Amino acid sequence: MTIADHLGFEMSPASLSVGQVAAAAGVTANAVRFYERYGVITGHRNSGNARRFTVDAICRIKLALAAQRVGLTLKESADILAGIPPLSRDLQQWVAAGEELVRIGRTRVDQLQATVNELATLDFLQNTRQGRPQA
Amino acid sequence: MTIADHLGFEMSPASLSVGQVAAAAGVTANAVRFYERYGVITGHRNSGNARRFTVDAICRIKLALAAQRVGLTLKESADILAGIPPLSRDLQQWVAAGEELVRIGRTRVDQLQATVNELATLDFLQNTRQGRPQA
DNA sequence: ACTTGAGTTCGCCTATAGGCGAACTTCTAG
DNA sequence: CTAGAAGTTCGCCTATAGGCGAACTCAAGT
Repeated sequence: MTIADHLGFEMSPASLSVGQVAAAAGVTANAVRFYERYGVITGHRNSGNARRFTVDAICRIKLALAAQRVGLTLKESADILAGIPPLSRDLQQWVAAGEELVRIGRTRVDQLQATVNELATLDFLQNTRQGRPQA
Repeated sequence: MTIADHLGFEMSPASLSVGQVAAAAGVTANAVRFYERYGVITGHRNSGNARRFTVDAICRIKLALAAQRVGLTLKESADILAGIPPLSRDLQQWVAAGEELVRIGRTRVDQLQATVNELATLDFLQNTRQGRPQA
């Protein structure tokens, strides 16, 4: 089973425009170009210099958006995505990336929880003593 | 009991310099001026145009830093702090602000947890179907 | 032929949270 | 008096994540 099958694609001939990718990923065309500049997605150009992407790009953007929600930057997402082969026939790599995201997310939750627990002591208001003031 | 007593201050005559506040709050003098511009703290000027703060400022900065750790912006901190009277004799207001922070933190934890749970389904990779591609 | 829509690049603008250097003033000490 | 430490304002720089308009190309439809 390919990732495309899994996602319900009728394998498109690797030629989605910026606008199509944008609409499918739920972002603006502007953002799509931005993502390309930052290496979240890669594409090629047609004869008229217009960007062309594969459905792969949509998945990558969605993964990056998901990553953003657990606090990753686009750069970090780009790094994770760099390890996933283009339009992989191997759904496992995408699932693995998703699971890494979940792991990271859980870690962030734990960290935030720890921070809150620490704050709950209100200690951050303490130890505010300092030297003699002056006129 | 005043907040100053609680925090162990020998009530200083309301005249800490930028540098003193910075050192006490664990930030740079630069940051202190920044916080003043953004209304996190307020101060007055001495005869030489130098900023003078009360110990109050240190508490406010510490609270803002704590707030940052649970995801609040400086503006949001400034808003919370705006509700606390200067060098209040009422420790309760500071404790209450701290508790509000903890509540907000817990909410953020819950939200993040929910996001992670949602991501765990890997659904964010689904529904990537879109219209017919073109050359 | 003309218009329209979608694409392109370029570069400036936003907000957030400061860092940093320049140039200048003020204060304090020796 | 003079040096140094610390203060001041101003403005540019950083990173992150884009928004937006200008000016232009390109392909398609009527």
